[in-house]
Amino acid sequence: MTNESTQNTKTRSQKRSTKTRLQLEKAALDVFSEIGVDAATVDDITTRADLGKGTFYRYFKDKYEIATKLVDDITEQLISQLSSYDKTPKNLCQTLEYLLDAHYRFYLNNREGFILLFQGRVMAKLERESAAQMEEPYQKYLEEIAKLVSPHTSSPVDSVKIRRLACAVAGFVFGFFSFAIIAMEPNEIEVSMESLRRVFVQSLSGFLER
Amino acid sequence: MTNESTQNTKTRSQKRSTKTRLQLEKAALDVFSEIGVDAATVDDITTRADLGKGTFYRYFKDKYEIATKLVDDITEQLISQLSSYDKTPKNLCQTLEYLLDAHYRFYLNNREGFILLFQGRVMAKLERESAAQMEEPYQKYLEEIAKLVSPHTSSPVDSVKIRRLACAVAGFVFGFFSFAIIAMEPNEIEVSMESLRRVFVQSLSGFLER
DNA sequence: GTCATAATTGACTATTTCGTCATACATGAG
DNA sequence: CTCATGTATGACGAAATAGTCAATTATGAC
Repeated sequence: MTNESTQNTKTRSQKRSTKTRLQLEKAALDVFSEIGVDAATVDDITTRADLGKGTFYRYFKDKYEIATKLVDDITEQLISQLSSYDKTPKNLCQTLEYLLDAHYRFYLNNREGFILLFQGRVMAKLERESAAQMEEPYQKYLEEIAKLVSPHTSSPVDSVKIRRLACAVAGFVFGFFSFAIIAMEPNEIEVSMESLRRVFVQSLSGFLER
Repeated sequence: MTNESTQNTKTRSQKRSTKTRLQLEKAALDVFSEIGVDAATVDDITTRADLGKGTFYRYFKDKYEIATKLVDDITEQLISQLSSYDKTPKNLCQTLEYLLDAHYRFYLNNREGFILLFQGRVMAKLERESAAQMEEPYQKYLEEIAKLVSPHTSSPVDSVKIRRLACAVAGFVFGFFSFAIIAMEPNEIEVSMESLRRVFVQSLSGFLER
């Protein structure tokens, strides 16, 4: 009889299995963020994870399946970073500042994830595809930004402006960091982000309330 | 005797050769911008160019050589777009506005190139590598931005601030467009860029003169 | 301990992509 | 036209990568 009363006591097999899966995901994240999803091979991943190749295929169909899983998870993390904050912001500026700050913290805590998201977004069928076909997690990410900001605009929500804001914020943050990690020292990034954030927030706020 | 007096009259062979090379470069740019450099195969390129596979290797060592050539050329174009403008800007705001405008025009005229640059930059050995090892064309690009702006700051040039500005501009522009081409219709991009540019310029100007 | 079941392995085959080269075609000078 | 030289081709063997599976090891119920 499989355990029913023993609430969350996992068998050793289950634990082993979970551990292996996590090992693979961690290794894949490292490899993907270092050389990119397309350049990475399954061998790269299993070698990094110190596991046999067959094990990989026990858990994932191919490298794109694990990449998708990672992107979904990481986006989820970013979104929850956005929605979980203690004090309710009082006004638009505070909201925007929080928004950028949340990205910054996410970047600090999860650099590999950040890079993977960034890669993935660019890779997503660019061009011609309509926004509707856009990959789901990014869609949700944009929606989350909209949700955060909309309560603080004075006039009734202007959906077009909100979309533009989301683009500007996401673009600025991703763009800034992607350049910053190439051109700046880690400590310099923090200071630069600090001062630019304030400036950027003010202009965005002006843009929304105009 | 090869032609000496006949200034730029190329032989038919030379013309054919040049045409082939251009065909390959055009095809490679299309393929790279669509599926990325890493995912692209030499067959993808030659098929797109409607040429035999052997022909590719007659002109390029491998796909990375042609990719590098393309990135260099396109960066050159972007830089010349930045430095070639008729009227000298009167002040910092005008300079910044011009800067963003130049990017916008470049993006409009050369979308595939824009995407390739963007991809390439991200792909460049991120992490740990020092800025000195950063790929040359991007280095030059950042320098060009600095050169444009520095004459218009009131106080003697603050090199750190200039670097931050360059990061912010490049980040904003690349980030904005990369998001915009996913989430917006082409005509919407223009309007959004228009209104955001003014706002962004003002805040950057404030950042520099503070 | 025994045994059935689950997890792992890496050698193996299949598939994809690379890069070459003998052959064919185009050019242009004589 | 003829021939030497430059250009283009795609079939082919080499190399890299994908994906499978029989054998091996770990787990856990008894």
